[in-house]
Amino acid sequence: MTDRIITLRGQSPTAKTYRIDYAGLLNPAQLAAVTHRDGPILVVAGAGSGKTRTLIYRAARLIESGVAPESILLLTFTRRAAQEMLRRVEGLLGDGARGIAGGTFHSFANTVLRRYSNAIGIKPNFTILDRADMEDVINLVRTRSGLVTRDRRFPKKSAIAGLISMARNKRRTIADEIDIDYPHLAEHLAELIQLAAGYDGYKKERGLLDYDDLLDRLTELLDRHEPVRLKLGAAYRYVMVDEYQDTNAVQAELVRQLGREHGNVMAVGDDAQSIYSFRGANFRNIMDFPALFPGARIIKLEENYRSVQGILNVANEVINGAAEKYTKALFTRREGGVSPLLVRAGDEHMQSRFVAQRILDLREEGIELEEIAVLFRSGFHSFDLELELQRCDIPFIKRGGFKFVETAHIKDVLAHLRVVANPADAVSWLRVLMLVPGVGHRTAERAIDGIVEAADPAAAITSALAAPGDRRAGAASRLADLMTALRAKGITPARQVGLVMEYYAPILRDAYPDDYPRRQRDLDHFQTITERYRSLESMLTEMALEPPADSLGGVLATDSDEAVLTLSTIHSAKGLEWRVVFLIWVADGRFPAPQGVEPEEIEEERRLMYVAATRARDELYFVYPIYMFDRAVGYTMGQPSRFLDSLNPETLPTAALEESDDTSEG
DNA sequence: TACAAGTAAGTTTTT
DNA sequence: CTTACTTGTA
Repeated sequence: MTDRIITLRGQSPTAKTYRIDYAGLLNPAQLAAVTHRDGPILVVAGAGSGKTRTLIYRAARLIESGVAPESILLLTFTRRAAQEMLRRVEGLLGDGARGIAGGTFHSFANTVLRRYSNAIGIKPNFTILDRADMEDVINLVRTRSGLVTRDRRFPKKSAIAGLISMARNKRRTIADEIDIDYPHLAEHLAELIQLAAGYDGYKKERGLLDYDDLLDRLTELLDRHEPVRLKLGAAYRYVMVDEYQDTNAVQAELVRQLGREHGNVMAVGDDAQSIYSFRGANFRNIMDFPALFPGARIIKLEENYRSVQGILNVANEVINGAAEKYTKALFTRREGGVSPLLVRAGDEHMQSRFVAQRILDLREEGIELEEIAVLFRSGFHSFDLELELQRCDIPFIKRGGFKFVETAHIKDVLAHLRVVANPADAVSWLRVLMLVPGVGHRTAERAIDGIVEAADPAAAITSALAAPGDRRAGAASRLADLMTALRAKGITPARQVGLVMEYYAPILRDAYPDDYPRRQRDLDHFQTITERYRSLESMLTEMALEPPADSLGGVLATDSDEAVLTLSTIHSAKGLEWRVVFLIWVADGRFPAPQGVEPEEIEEERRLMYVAATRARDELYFVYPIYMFDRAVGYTMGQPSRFLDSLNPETLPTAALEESDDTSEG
């Protein structure tokens, strides 16, 4: 009799065994990326090539190798992507995966900055400005400094905000940025420089940080305070960055700083899917990764597991029409399926009817609404379709485009809460005060300084606006009472929202006599959402960094388990996939969007169409209307998008719609 | 002087 | 639909 052999695990690296059969579950390229342990690595991953899968298995592999989950940092572009990833790692490893740090660049920056705020002289209770807030501040600074109000040609606040933000994302001075990207604003150079400086000063003074500040100040913190950098480097031994092609110069620098001590940085991305240059991203960044981390290993994932060959052919032919050649060629082993189709509709409404009808048929065929998406270039492209879907009782959720937290009524409510969290937030005070009947910007601006300085804002409001005999006394004292109530100890954020809504309801009715019920419904849903927050600060931060963006029938959506169709801008659909995808408004003048004229902008639109096509697994429909309405020129004849010009007719067959003679059919 | 109401023009994509 | 400027009113 021979003895049984019992293996002792975990003593030597060679004897290491893993619960997960990595070699059996991954292809050789994925396996190479997943088992890569130390040192920089760049994974160039084509659409549908298992990019997310690779990230998840790498995280699992690290943890199984003894790396503590807390020392893994996963940076993604959306919180949704981060959560999805953490969920899937937990699916693999169970509780062993708990504790992985992750989030967007901005939310990570927020967390670190609040902890180390004193090191770079910012207040820990800083307020985050979203784009609309930024524009409000710019306007305020502009009027205060007496800068150009008469000149009609002076750029609007949104253009100024775009300029300032772009300069910072590309790490340029205002002068350089105007020179390179905004030459038409050159005549206002001096004022714009002054305005940008005023804007910066104002934020510093008031404890305000905009999106760009979050990244910039974190970079500054890491740059100037070596102990902090070393601490973070030690805390996060393994850094993984998703969608690296959409990073800009600031984010690339941040990644470099975070990985400086250990070099354990994995960047994953696809240069052909770079669609955020308007935010300062440059798809060439991904090719510069080896320059950032010399000696970086490069792995390409080129096998597509998502789409059938017919869909991949469309995607490949679209991207092959690009002036710039990208780094990979996708292939798949998924043969068969239905051929993609280019559908020509008479007008926009026929386009909508076709999509709705086909979706109903798909449901008959057993395809759930959850497995279907309708994608489009711009948020407003789906308006007509939304009406048609409602008519057909097809439930849907819309992502992207319009944002609820940027609507006036939600911003109004939030402003009342923001002044509680940060009494120095003068822009929010301005908004709050101007809502008081009888108070305009003049009165508000005069009252602000006193209120900001005051230990008790309620008393300051009373003394500024509610003098005896003042016609605004009643309204002002209601505001003062509200402020006192909001500052009560132990009050929950949801209760605070409730108090503000009580105060705000009559103002809402007054300001929007035509559609206040709809806005009121929004606010009710908004209050439901706020139930889950424990602190006002965390709520306000999340509203700025990850605002609720989904809408149901034009109203803010709350979490629901109902199976629904997805409508989405292509930008918001990134990284996601569906069995069936419709792409509507595939017409020149809509896609590419008419605003882009530079060759580089057109190239990005082409990549955008590539992203759209590669979202589909089994069926793909491109739809466009012949009769298009344009406000500028009236009705015009629609042409298919120019990106389809070079396509082989066999790759994308066409179909036309006709009305049924039989009135009993659609 | 300051507020409110009314008019005319421009409207991509997101943290 | 929102922004920015113009006109009307207290």
